[in-house]
Amino acid sequence: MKRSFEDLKQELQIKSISLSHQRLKVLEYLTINQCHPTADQIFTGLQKELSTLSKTTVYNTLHILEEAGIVRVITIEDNETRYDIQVENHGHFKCESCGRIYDFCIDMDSIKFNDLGNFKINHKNVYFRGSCPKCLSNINNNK
Amino acid sequence: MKRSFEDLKQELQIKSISLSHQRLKVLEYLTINQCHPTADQIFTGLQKELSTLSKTTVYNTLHILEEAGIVRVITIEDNETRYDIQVENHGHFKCESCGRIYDFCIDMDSIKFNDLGNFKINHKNVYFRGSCPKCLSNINNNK
DNA sequence: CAATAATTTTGTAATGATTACAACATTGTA
DNA sequence: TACAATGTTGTAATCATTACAAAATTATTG
Repeated sequence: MKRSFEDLKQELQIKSISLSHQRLKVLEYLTINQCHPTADQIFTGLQKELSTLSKTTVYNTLHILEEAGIVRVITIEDNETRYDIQVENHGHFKCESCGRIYDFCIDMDSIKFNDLGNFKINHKNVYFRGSCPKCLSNINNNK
Repeated sequence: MKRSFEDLKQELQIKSISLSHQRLKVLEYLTINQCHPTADQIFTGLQKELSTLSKTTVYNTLHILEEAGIVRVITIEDNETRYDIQVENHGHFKCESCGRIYDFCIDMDSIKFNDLGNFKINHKNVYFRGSCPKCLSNINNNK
């Protein structure tokens, strides 16, 4: 189920998280820019319309939204923490040459594994690394 | 194939990476402590016998070993970069209450996914989060 | 409509991991 | 022994994130 901005607002109200102006803007940014932005990108992006916004607020809000299960934190590599509106059943692909991150569909239940008999699994994460089509064709063109 | 310390030394020589004292110690530490140590843990652990060791050397060495494909960098969460002697076909499980990281066997080829038709996949990573048996039994005991 | 309490936001300063860099030490080679 | 190449070290810089306290906003109560 893909959740709209309105759905998410409602979800926050149910969890009794107050919908302050700043929080709504961060949430809006995340629904529009589903490109795994960093905290800094969110901050910079919102500063245009919210000139008084502080970075601390962005971090606070992201933590609250994470706690509420509305955003997912992805830390692929390079200590660049990225934030993603929570969507089920998808993996991340990071292109090693351009750094872009792509979503892809995945069947988490298909993964065969052992050794976790008495473990309680809450989250499954999958990320691949490699080269994206754009970069692959660039390499070929530059030959 | 599980690689011994000797195998790894040979692998470095083949790649013409000189086996300095410090580098060998870092490598040795990683083969003995296969518990995904952080750079800081490696540094602190080696300081006992190598009192002049500098953190920069640890980082330098880890980067060289990573480049050579001998260690794998794992950044599960919390911006804590961890280093692991490269072993094929295993995933990582992070316990959300004690923070410990466990290895588990996984069949990477069993993962069913879409949308990556023209992508070149170099690495597949899987990590799960949840509660480990130790923490689960603690919760029950404290009831 | 105050008055007050509770919550949010903000800016600055602190923290902590990682990197840059230049001086120094070590090694290999001629 | 001399020299070049490589590796190591310590310090300072960088950058993301967090801590914290003051200011602003919102909600609640009489």
